[in-house]
Parts: sequence; structure tokens; C-alpha cells
Amino acid sequence: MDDQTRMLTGLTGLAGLAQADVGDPDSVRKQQSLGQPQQDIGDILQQIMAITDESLDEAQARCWPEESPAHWGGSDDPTEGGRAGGGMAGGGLPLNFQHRKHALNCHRMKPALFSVLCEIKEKTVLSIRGVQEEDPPDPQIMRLDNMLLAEGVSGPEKGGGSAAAAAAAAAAGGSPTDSSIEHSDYRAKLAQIRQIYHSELEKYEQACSEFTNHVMNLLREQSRTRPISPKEIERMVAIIHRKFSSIQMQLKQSTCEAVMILRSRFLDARRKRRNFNKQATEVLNEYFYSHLSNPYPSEEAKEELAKKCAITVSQVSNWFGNKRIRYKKNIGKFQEEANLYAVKTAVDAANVSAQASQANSPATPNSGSPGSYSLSHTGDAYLNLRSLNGEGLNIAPSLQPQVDTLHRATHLTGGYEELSGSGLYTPHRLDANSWQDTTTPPSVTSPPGPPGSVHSDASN
DNA sequence: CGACATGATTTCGT
DNA sequence: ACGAAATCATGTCG
Repeated sequence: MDDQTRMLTGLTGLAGLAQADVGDPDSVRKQQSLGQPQQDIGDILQQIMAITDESLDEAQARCWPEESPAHWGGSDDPTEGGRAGGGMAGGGLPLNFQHRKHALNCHRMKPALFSVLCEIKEKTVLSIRGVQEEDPPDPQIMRLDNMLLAEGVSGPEKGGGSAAAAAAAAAAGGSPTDSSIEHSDYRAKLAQIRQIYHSELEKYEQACSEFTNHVMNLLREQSRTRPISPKEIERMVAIIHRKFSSIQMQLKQSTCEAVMILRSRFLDARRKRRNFNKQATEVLNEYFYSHLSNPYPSEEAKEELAKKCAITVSQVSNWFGNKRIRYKKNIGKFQEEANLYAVKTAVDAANVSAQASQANSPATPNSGSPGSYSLSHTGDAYLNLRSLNGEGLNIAPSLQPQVDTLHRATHLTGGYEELSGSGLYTPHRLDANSWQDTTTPPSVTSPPGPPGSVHSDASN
């Protein structure tokens, strides 16, 4: 986690901000000298300035230091600009300076002078600046925002949902599945990033408002002694905000990066394959081979299997996708497995039906109703095996699977060598599995077996 | 270490 | 959206 924290720190370059674009009284004077057009006004101003200039300097020198907070950074203080007389004695200045300053501030010409100056400034300085305004919502920052939102870093606190999901995942797997452990680990790290992000953001926001306030106070204060229009203050605030938002973007960028790294380290470990446990593959294989005629579990069936195997539905889908394609590609290879599970299901079916017939009256051994099979797969197993047997014979359903299994097991021992060489798939055996036959239309996927043979899955 | 097994992802068609 | 097929990438075994 060190790298992430490191990434997020180092953004606190606020010191540089203070000296960036903040009001510089000097610039006003510089710009003023550029304003040639207003010759007449300029003359008047010149005269007025000539009268007051010296006194103002001295008055300012006396007046400002005790009013401006020092903590925003000594030499960068905007008030310093333009002051000629450097060294100020610590001792007090004569009282008549105060009086002169007061007199100047109350001069009846002052408001008029300032308004004129402000006007000039509007026309020169501010109009130059005005061109680069109007930044639309930066697409990049929007992208970052979206990503942070998607990752759950920004946005509303979402402890409940994911926590519940994790709990469910942990509960689903009887054993503490390490996937859920990894997941919770991931979430913990994400929460850490999230927390850092928010605290940094808050810090910046606070700093921003503090700084803005400070500058505004400063400018308001200065507006008593130099012409500052409200618009100018507004502009200054906008500049400050832009500056801070660019820092925020850095923060967001860093956070995104951190999340990406985290993702690649944890969630993308989904690519880090982990074999399913034995019981899970057993369940899946059982379903697959017992539904060999149509190995496409419905959504409900997938959910059921997922729950049984403590995996996700999409994992079930993946498994069946892989299984189908691999089975189809090399039936011979899977024949042994198929037989194994056929025997398994047959035995299960036999057990179940035996129990059922024992419990019930021996008169009707499940003659025609597949709904009596409590196991989900037996119905289709019966179906498959019957079709594999060639014709639907009149054997009692409870015995059929066993018979067929034996039948097949004995016949298949040397049956599929030639399959790998040529593409001949001994069609008479596989006619029920039309899902794997790309040449035949998929309309005959499920032969007219006993009604409801593919259902009754949910009962389990 | 290499071959194979296997879960996940991607691409493409429907 | 689902599935087939190809492919990727890792786990496992000899």
C-alpha cells in the first residue's frame, strides 16, 4: 500500500500556488502605462497621482503590515508590490501620518478616481484575461470523475451492498473460499484509497476556500487604497479555483492510477485461474452428462448449479461453454468420463426409484410419470440412454438406466478409435446429441421424450 | 520444464 | 444476450 499513499501525497504543492496568479498591484500600474488611448483622463490621473503618490506610499507603508495576515507566505505577499521605501522602523510613525492617510481616504475625489481607474482596468487588464475564460467541463476530468464513480471511490458511501455481497459469497462457499478473501482484501484496499482520496479532497477544498477568503479579504482591504473592482475580485477567485481544480485533477488522476494498479493486482487475478473443487466439477459433470442431449442449463438451472458449486452463474456458463466445445471436439476423450457419470446417475436413479418403490406400493414402479424423479438429472439420463439404446423399449424406467449403462459400457470399450482420424461420429449413437451436430438444424434438440423430463430441476 | 488440463476472455455470428 | 470457436493464461503433473 505504500505506493498508493506515496502517489497521493506530494500533491500538496500549495506553496507554489500562492505566488502564481494572485493579485499583483504592480501589474496594474504596468498595464496602466500601456493604456495610451485615454490621453485626457490619463493627464488628469497623472496630476492626481502626483499629488497623492508620495503620501500614499508612506501611508501604505504604515498601514498595511498590521492588517495583512502573514501566514500565506512572506515575500509573496501581494501587498509588497510597488512599495518603494523598504526598511520600516519598528517604532511608530508620527501621528500625523495617520491623519494624512485618513484625509486621503476621505478625499471627496477618491471614489471618482477609483471608479475611473477601475474602468480603465476593465478595459485593459481584464479584457486581456477574459479571452482565456470559459473552460467547459474538462472532458478529461469528467472521464476521471466517471471512473472514480464507477469504481466506487467517489460517490455515495457504498458499504452496504458490497459488504452484503461479500458476506453472501462467503456464506455460499461452506469453506472460506479464498476468492472471497481476496475480494475483501481488494475492497479493503479500495476503501483505503477511497479514504485517502476523500481526506485529500477535503483538505484541498478547505485550503481553497481558506485561500480564497484570504485573497478576497486582502483585495477588499486593498480596495480602500487602490482601485479594485468587484469583477476583478471575482476573476481572482475564479483563477484560484481553477488552480485548485487542476490540483484536484492531479489527485483524481493519481487515485485512478492507484485503483488501476489495485485492480490489475487483484480483480484481474480473475484471469488467474483456479480450478474448481472436486465437488463442484462433480456436480457440473453430473448435470452435463445427464443432460447430454441438451446441455444448456436454463437460467434457473445455472443459478442452482452455481449455488451448489459455490461459483458464479457466469462461471457456470463458462464451464458449460468450455465443456460443450471440448466434448464436441473430442468425444472419444470424454467417453470414459461420460460412462462414469452415466453409471453414477444410473445408480442414483436406481437408488431413488428403489427407495420410492419401497416406500410406495410395489404395484406402480413409476411407470409413466417422470415427475416422480426427485433428482433433476434422472429424467434426461433416462432419455439419453434410451435413445442411445436405439429404440425406446418397454423396460421399466427404474431399470432402464442401469441396463443402458451396462450396454454402453460394454460396447464402448473399443469403439472410438477411428473418431480422431476421420470425422465420423458414429451417428447412430449420438443422434440424441444434435446440439453438437452443426450440420443438422437445431430444431430437433430434444426428442419427444417423456413430458417434463427436462424440468423438475428446481425441485432439487 | 514441457505437455496437457482448465477456467476466463475475446471474437464473431445469430 | 447467448453461444460457438479460438485463444489466452495459469495450474498441474510427470
